[in-house]
Amino acid sequence: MYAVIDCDNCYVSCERVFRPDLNGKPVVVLSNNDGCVVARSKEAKLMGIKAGTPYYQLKDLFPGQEIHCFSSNYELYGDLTARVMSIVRKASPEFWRYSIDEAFVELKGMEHIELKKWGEDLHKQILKWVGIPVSIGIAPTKTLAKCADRFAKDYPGYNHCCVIDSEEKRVKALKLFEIGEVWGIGRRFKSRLEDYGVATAFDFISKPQSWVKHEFHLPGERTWMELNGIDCIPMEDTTTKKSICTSRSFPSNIGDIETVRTHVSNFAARCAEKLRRQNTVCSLVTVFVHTNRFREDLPQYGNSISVSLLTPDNSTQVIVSKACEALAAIWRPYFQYKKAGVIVSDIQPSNAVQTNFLDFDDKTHEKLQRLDSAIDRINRLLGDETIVLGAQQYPLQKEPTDTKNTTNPHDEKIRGKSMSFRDAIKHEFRSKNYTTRWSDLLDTK
DNA sequence: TCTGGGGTCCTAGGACCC
DNA sequence: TCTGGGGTCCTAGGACCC
Repeated sequence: MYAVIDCDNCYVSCERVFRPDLNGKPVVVLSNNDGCVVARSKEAKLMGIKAGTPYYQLKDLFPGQEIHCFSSNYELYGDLTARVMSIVRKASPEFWRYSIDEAFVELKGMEHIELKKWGEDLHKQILKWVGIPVSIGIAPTKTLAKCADRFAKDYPGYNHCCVIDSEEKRVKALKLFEIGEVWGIGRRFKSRLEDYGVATAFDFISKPQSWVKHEFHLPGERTWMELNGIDCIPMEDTTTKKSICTSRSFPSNIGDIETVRTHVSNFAARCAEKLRRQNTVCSLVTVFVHTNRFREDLPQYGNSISVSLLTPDNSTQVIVSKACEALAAIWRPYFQYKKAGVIVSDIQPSNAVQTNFLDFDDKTHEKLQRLDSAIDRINRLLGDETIVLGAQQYPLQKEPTDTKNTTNPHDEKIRGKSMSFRDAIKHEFRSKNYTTRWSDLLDTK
């Protein structure tokens, strides 16, 4: 048997840990730049707020209604969910973290335990220790466990934990389950299945396996088997990523290459850090840019390019300079750019690097490694971006109070403050990082 | 004015080999 | 008229997930 454990309305629940006054009220969390709704409380869902609604439309769509909005605060969500996961990991022998808010566990050697009670106790413990409500679904396959999890969420009668452990329960559950809600059935598959008259998960499992294989290939067939109780999705170790991407939309359009290059340098630096954190190197660096697709009145352009490294690397300096080269190659002037990103791929463990003798300089390489690890240590200790490359620095911003009596422009520059990458995107309603930043913890409010 | 970010897997088709 | 057969590897694009 497997259990899936996932946090209810994860980001909203994290915000409510420090704002208990918002329990029972409509709360949403916004994407980067306060762009659109990415998480909704139960009350917000009941009001009819759809996921993905642009923030600026909320006032018009729900006039006069009180909606509590938060900018996304991934530092907070990362920390709180890590606490949830560490409890789940200890509660069961085999653990697979599937996403920020979700984990599978294999209930091996727990046949003698009453699983329903195990789940209910786990929910209680997590709520008490961390303050985040979770739902738990238990079944013989992961796809069925996801179905059970949905029932646990939707019907309070299950007391946060639903178990499918008999043929009768399986059939009953699948007859009630819309096909589009099944894990592994997305928009496209759903609409094609509906064309064939398949409306529920039960309709789907009633179709012949060969037909499913023919129409929906391997992924569809796997889902069909899982719903039929045949376990075929492995517990995977997803701790080492095969590709790493850092990308952002900009708060406004950008027309000059210098500003985009500063952003791209920050994306690249973030990718290099993530590579080092998982002890890997990459040998392909991809950069993409595009204009604002919603502005049909403006000329559109988008492109991407990949640059290979002769010797796989994770040095910030190397990745940043490659990314800047790539950007220069796809940059076209006179466009208004809205988004860019860096992807590193062809990832392998850093201890297995094949060096290229044409390219490789032992001494420089070792120096860069030592520099990076020193910077990583400092940034981990004193906060992200305590030390960055010059290429990552945004133009200095004058501090109004400092400039009053200044006559020397050079002085102004020294006193000016450079914006950080963290602040380069809009986040008007961001909560504090009480669990990860001393300065926020000491905030008296 | 304002519209997110980060992943995985699978398949078809092209390039190349003998 | 009529243009082989079989294999591997790589990549882009499409589907899915959160």
